[in-house]
Amino acid sequence: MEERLIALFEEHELRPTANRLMVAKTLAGSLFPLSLIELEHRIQTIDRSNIFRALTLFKTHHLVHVIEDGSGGVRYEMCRSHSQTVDDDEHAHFHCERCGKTFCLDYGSIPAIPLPDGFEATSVNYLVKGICPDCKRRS
Amino acid sequence: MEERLIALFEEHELRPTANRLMVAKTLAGSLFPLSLIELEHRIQTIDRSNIFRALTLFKTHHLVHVIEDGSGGVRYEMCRSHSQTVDDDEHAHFHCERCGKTFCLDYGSIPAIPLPDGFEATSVNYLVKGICPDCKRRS
DNA sequence: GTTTATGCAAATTCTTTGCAATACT
DNA sequence: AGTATTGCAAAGAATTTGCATAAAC
Repeated sequence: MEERLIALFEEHELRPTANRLMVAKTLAGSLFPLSLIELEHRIQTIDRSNIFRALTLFKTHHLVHVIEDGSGGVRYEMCRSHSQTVDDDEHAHFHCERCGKTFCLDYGSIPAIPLPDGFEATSVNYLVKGICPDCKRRS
Repeated sequence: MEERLIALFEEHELRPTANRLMVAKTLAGSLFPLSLIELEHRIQTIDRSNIFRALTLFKTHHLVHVIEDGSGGVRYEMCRSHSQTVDDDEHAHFHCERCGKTFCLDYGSIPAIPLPDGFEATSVNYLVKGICPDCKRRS
């Protein structure tokens, strides 16, 4: 994992500092996108502002992309493609309105919709909100 | 407009107070979804907390729905259908990363994607991020 | 030695709640 | 009278910045 990340950093022209690698590793190791605060909890050794700055950097270098969790917050997720200019690998997400968890819906890519003339897309968010199986069972 | 809104309120079992009507009218009159702060600017006479409470109420009564603007904030938009249980009229939006404007993409409804077993959807957000025609021209 | 990254603290931004006063039924 | 609504003020939550120190090149 470590070497792969370092290669990824070089590919995107970022310095692979220990902190950045830690943030990237945590993000890459998660099954669902994480918020800044969740990252802070998982990485007790790095300051919030620094995680934030790493994420901002990753974002501009298209190493991570941002998804909305449906409640005004943002979550971060490693990009799967290696593009340096756009986030072209996005998939849909499901946000449970009861427990707040966010799931990846990995079943193919997001269906495209036609854009009016002049609009230029760099990324797409597709978020379904509702109730997840666990919460439904419990209710 | 006023009468139509009052009828809408009755349909959704909300009391048509002056403030609520004002909030609804402002939302209905906008060409794009508004954030709480934008609403506050447009309605100088009503307190922020009150606009917020009206929106919260509207949300639970499916009179408005929430969309993400791609930067961690939320925007509110009048529902077009008259359902009292779900937001079934959603359309896609475009958020310009340069000027921050959010546009409605009115060209048909959002393509559905299949959900895994057990997931139950109540609403869908489809947000395209990128550069709008105005900003592209200027650059 | 100059540039880049980091940690801490604090500022900012935006959302949400408590509570007393007011309006409605 | 009793319930629902409102405005003000303040609490909360989360993001973002300033700045001094430390590390990397």
